[in-house]
Amino acid sequence: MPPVTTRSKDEPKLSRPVQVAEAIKDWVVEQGLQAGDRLPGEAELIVRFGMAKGTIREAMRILEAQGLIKTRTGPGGGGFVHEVSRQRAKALLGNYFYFKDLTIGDIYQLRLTLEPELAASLAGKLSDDILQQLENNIATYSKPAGDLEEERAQHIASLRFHAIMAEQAQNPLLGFIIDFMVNLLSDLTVYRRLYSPPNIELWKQGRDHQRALVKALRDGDSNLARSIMSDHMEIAWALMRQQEVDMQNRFISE
Amino acid sequence: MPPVTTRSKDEPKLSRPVQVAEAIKDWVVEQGLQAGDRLPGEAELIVRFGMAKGTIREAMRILEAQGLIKTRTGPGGGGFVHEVSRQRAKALLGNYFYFKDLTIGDIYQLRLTLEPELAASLAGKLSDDILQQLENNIATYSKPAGDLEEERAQHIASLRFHAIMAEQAQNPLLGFIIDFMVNLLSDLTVYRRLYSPPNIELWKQGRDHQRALVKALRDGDSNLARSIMSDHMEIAWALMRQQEVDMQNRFISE
DNA sequence: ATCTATTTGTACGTATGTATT
DNA sequence: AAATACATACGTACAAATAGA
Repeated sequence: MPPVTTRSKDEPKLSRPVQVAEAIKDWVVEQGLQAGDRLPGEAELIVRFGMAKGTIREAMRILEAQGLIKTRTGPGGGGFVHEVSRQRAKALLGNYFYFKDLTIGDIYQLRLTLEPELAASLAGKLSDDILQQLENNIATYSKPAGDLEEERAQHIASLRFHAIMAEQAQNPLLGFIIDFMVNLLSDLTVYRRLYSPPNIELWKQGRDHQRALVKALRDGDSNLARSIMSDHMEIAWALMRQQEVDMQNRFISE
Repeated sequence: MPPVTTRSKDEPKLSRPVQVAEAIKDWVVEQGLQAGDRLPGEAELIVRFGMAKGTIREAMRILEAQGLIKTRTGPGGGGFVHEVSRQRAKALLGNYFYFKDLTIGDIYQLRLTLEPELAASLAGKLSDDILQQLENNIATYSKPAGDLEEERAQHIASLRFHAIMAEQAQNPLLGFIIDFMVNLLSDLTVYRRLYSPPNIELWKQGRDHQRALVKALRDGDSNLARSIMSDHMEIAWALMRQQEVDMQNRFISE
């Protein structure tokens, strides 16, 4: 449970609700409240801070938007400390990169080193259930797709393979980042329609990599897992680059 | 400018303000509004959505908490689309990891591969100004510290070296993650008081690495930069591990 | 420098919705 | 089924900030 450097420096002046939200956050940390613990109700907060109902409510919304609390109505209801969900964290971080125009290359620069690292660290550590999930996932794209819609679905599914692995990471940081990159790629490739494998041989090679990878993971062969994933990433990147070129040619020819 | 998959699935029922916030977000994307553009005032939103003032305000606060808008009072004031700042993104992501208890090892597993990658990609790309900043930074810890407080300051400064580099990354994703990890380490090491170099030789070696690194960056020697940074990370990690052990011994002996 | 218009910010009272007992 | 406890939503009134005349 490391502390957080959330509070920044001397930005102009914070609005009341923001101040209250920060105060509540501090209070929670100070009290050592854990996820699930209830915090004071509106009425009490109103007197504690001497603020109007609306102000308190806005403060609660801020904390809620950050994923730090949930609120429930009814008796015994109120605000509850909540562990920020991975989904929420990914969405919030996605907002940051929305303005950044990332390229596929940027993402693969990281995937190229991080995914093999993850694969190596998971060798021999996955339950049969998870290994089965990975195999079931591969099964959904064992045959080349018939139409565009199916290609899109298969592309998303093949990315999902990596998300499943990411969720199993012992290292939360590594797991989160890979998971997040999978999301970025899903968005980017669907948005830019980069999901038609332009080279069926490469596509097959990628699928076979995943099969071999599951075997290496099951066998606990860490080095093999790393090396397969490394090859797999090279293939995946090569596929993406070809697709980008393809799309560009399509634009030019029209 | 990639799209965002912020909207999740069918979570129970969203409160009105959240719905309104989402609607406004969609509207902004739909209208193609850019950072700095003004969005409709409270009054107009009230009629547009047929909601009460308070509800609209809570929606605005949600967007503000996510770093997507800023609001100003006065004539011509209102809500303005705002590029999510890196600072804000780091804070929001920090909230996620607050509940995760990361280890120093988790962070170094990533630094070990990502920092060399960054170093290599920056070789020959930095302005004289930035190179100077890096050297000035090193100068602040050119001599071993006298007291604990100075050790703490030096430790933070030597981390700042990496933040400066991260800010220069061409790859926004790589830059952000390294920057974020530097923050995590600052928090963790200060919180756990892991800033006293237990081994003066290793400490000196680390400092010399940084000096050599700046030279390699200036000379545009990408491979050398990568390899120096790689060594530097190994040293840094070794230092941290020794300090963790030190702290543990201190606990045991007391 | 002062006033004025505009727009957000704060306060409060009341009514409605919702879940627990 | 009814009473209770709590959040949710609404509407109005007024305060504060800021740009422009």
